[in-house]
Amino acid sequence: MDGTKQQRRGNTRQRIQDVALELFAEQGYEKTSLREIAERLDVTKAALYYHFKTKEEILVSIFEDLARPIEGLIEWGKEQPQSLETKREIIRRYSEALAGASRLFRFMQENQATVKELRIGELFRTRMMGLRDILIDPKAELIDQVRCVSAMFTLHAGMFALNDIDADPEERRKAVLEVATDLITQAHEGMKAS
Amino acid sequence: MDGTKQQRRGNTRQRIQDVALELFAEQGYEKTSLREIAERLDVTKAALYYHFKTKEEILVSIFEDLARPIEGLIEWGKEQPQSLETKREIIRRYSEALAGASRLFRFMQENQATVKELRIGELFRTRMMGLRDILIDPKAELIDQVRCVSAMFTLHAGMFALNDIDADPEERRKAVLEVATDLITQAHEGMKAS
Amino acid sequence: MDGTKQQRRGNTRQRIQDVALELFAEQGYEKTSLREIAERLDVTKAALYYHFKTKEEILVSIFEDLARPIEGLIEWGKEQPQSLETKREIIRRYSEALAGASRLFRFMQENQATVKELRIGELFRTRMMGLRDILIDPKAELIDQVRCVSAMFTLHAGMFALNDIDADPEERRKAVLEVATDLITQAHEGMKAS
Amino acid sequence: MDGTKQQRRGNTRQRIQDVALELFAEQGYEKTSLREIAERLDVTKAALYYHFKTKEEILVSIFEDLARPIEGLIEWGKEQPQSLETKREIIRRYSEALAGASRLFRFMQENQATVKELRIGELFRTRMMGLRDILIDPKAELIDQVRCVSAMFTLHAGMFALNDIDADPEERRKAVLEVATDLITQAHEGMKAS
DNA sequence: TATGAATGAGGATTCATTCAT
DNA sequence: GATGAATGAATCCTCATTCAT
Repeated sequence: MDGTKQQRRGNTRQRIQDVALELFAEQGYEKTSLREIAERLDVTKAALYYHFKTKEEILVSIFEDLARPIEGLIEWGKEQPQSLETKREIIRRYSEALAGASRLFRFMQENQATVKELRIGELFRTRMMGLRDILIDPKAELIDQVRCVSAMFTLHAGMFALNDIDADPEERRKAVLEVATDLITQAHEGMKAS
Repeated sequence: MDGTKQQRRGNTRQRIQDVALELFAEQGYEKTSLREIAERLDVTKAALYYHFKTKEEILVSIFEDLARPIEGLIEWGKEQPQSLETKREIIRRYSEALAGASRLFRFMQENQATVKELRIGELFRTRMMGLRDILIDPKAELIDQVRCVSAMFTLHAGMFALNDIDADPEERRKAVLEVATDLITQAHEGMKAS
Repeated sequence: MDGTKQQRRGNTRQRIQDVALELFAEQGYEKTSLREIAERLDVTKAALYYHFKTKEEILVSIFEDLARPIEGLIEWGKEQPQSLETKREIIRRYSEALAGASRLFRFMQENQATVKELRIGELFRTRMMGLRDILIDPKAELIDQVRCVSAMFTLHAGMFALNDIDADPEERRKAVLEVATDLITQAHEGMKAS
Repeated sequence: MDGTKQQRRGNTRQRIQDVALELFAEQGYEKTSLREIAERLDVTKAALYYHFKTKEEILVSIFEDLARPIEGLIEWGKEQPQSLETKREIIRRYSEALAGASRLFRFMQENQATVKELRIGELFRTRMMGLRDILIDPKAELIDQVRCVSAMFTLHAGMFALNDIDADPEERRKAVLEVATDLITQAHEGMKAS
């Protein structure tokens, strides 16, 4: 695309990740072959194996790089008091994190069946449960738990399932965030009451 | 498993659909091979091709059979007044419909990337938009639209993303339905106000 | 095409041959499946097996029915004096026979590789050699033998290789016949001279 | 057969073409499976796909390599005056070219039905029409056009249809060439006269 | 840092054929 | 005189992966 072979020396690993994520998000993991990735980069398949041990490892490395902010977010959240303020802040930041790695999360959402069997499935699941445990007490009322999960799903879905609603993406994100915040707030109130 | 060859004559088509859906939902569409389906049924792959023209057709036929109730629901909804009562009734029935074909909808949710490229992608999309148009005026405030979509996603997600929350499935469904109803109600009120 | 199931009762065998030859000639023997033939006739594949033991048998039966006139021609030729007059008459009649079963002969020409392995390969070969032995003495000069074979090939090729030359088919056949006759005549003169 | 794995490194592509052509010519294109080709070469089917994208591509590559001389011949012929001398020279050279790639042309002749549907069908057709347009004016008398086409067919057929005439192959070729030259000559005279 | 050449396993699909009804 | 259901063998082709260079 943008450079001669000389210019791109040294950043092949990165370029592989970029192209791979683009294709994974577009067509799914299984339907994207290493041949395709290699062709787009104008290298051979074998070159991919110089940089990554397996196809799955490409995906894992992408996940590890892009999901790091969320890990940080959870770490941070765990140390805060479980106040409503904290929770609101968490999902605010989570929403931003999602927006910052939207291709990855779109991929995760659309390829759940695949991801489940892969190593990142476990990684992701763990993170999600970490998040949930910050947002809601596991002993809270069932309905409040549902509200929390619903909030999280709303954030996820908000990134791509709403493409047909025409609105400025940033505005849309704000609206999504507001709905999620409402849900979290209700869940929080519910807990206190009980 | 349960029958001799004689006994199962005449319902092979049905049995293929059953086993296929089970495997599709369990492992994903791409990862499920026709060999696998055939083996489970103790027939040859060629037998599958006697009943269905392609692998995709198996899936389509399953979808057409199981998603019919939803089609009816939408049809019905379109003829009702757009009152809050109608909307509540719609999502109540929708929730039931989902529960009645949960394996299919779990499959749809977890294999979005795959489904997108397949014929059922379009079919499903159309139905969803039909539903949405009953629940919310396309000219409503952005946030109310988000609430509606959020409600729908909550219903979907409620079926399988909540497996780790231990609760009686039917109770869980009720809780999910309540949250969704709340969202719809808020959206409805929002519309009236504006 | 032309009839209800009732009307076509009793002539299915014939209809199979017709459709089969049409498809064989159009797409080749290997590329034509029994499914295709059955579909065009609106019967099942199994019905074909009621009338013919194998796919090859369909072809053989067609050949036997349509190539009969040529067999007669050869029989007749063998009993005539080997005069130029006889030879001319032979190829004149042969040209007519070809025109009368042009689809079959077009098929034979275009599917030589296939036909070679089939039973009709031998049948056809035998007939051709019978014809040749009438037209030329096996001990004649090499060049005269070539002329004879060339004449036969000209007749064959004339039926379909000349489709791009626009001319009335019957006129074309006449022209082809004339060229072939010339060749035979030359060959005959050559023989006498030696 | 003749070499260890080490020895044959680097010329696999070529060897595939050789074996493929041999089998295609012997048994026909459809009846020759890639498995068969691979087995003869003692490589896997996948190895074939490393060198050629499809089965058809193997054939196309063979054609392109072997039919090149004829292309040159046509090019040359187009620039010459349309004299009898030129025409004779053309078919003389054409006869040589055919002899030089006899397996390919035998294949083309015996697999016309197959070839028609393949890409090389068009390629071949174009070449043949190029040749014809050099040999005869499209507005010439019908019979003279037939003579030209007959000459070409005689050359083609002469390569394999005459196997049962026992004679030294080179002598046979000469005889065939002579007959074809006669036909061309007659056609040329005919044109001048009209 | 890469490539060229190859593999082994498996994919979906098609085919001619069979046979009980 | 035909069908419905099924089979076994084969097809082309694709994939992730390996390894010597």
